[in-house]
Amino acid sequence: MFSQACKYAIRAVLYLAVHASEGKKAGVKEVSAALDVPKYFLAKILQQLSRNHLISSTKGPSGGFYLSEQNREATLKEVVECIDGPDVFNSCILGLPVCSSENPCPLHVQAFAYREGLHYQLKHQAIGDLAKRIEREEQKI
Amino acid sequence: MFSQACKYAIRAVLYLAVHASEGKKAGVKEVSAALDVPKYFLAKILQQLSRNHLISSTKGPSGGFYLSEQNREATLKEVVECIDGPDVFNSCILGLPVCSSENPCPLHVQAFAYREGLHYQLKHQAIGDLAKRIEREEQKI
DNA sequence: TTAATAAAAGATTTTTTTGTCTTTTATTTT
DNA sequence: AAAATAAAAGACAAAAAAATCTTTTATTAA
Repeated sequence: MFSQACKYAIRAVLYLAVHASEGKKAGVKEVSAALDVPKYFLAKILQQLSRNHLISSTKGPSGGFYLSEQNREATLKEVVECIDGPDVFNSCILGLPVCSSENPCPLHVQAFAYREGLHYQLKHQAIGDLAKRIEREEQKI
Repeated sequence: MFSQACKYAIRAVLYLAVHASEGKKAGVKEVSAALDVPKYFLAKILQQLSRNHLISSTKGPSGGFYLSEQNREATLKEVVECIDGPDVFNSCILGLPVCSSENPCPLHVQAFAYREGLHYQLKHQAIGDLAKRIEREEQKI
C-alpha cells in the first residue's frame, strides 16, 4: 500500500504532532532514534515534507522540526500524496490502466470499498486531532 | 498493496481460468500478449505458481498453462501469498513490528477493515467461481 | 563575531524489484 | 527416431527504492 518512505513519513509526522511544537523542536536524530528509522533516509523525507509545507523547520542551534498550528490542520492524505504521489488512493489494485465503477476490474468492488474507508479517515481527520487521540489512547507510533 | 509480480500473477491466473483448460492450454506468449505484460517476467511468475501447484503446465508442442479442476478450487489468497509471501494480509500498514487489536497503531482500525474485506473475498471465493462471474459480467482482466 | 549546531542540498552506494536472454529438459508430432 | 515446440532453469541487466555520506547554508548561543 504505502512505500517504506511513506510509512516513515506518516510516523514522523505523528511523532512531531505528539512530541514537538514551535517551542520544543525535534531534530532528525531524536525522531530517527525514537521511531527506529534510518537517520539519513528520514532526513530526506522530512526535507521533502518541509519543502511542501506539511511540516515546519528551522536551522541552527535549538532548531529542528515541528508542526505549526497550520500544519496540524492538514491531513495524512496530504502527507501520503506528498511522498507516494497523487494516485495512491485511486489506482487500480491490479494495475489496469482503466478501472472504475463503470468498468471495474475483478477486484474493484472490494478494493474500492475498503480502500475508501482508509482514504476517508486520512482525508477528513486533521493531524492535530489524530495526535490527540493517539495521546489519549496511548498508542505506539 | 500487491507487488507488480503479484498483480501479473492474479491477472494471469484469472486469464487462464477464463480462457484455458486441460484441452486448451495457453502459452506464455499468448498470456503475455493478451494481458500486455512482459513475457519473460511473466514466465518466471508462472513457473513459480506451477511449482506451487496453483496452476498446471505441460511442456512440448501443444503444451502450455491451464487450471485443473483442483486448481479452480484454490483461491486468489493462495496465489497472492505464493508471490508476495504470507504476511501480505496481516502486516502493519505502518510497518510496526507489533500491531494488533490489543496494541493498535494509529491507523490499525481503518487499515484492518480495509484489508479484511479484500482478504475475505480472496480467501473464500474459489478461482473457478470468480472466473464465472468475470465471464458473466464481461469484466476486463 | 566566532564557534557550534542543525537543516538543506547534492552525490553516491546498496538493495530490491523488475525485466531480459540463453541453455536445458521434457513432450509431441511428423 | 528426428525435428519442432514449449516450459524449466539459470544467469544476467536495468530500473527503482532504500539507505548513506559529504558539503553547504542558515541560525543561534557563547
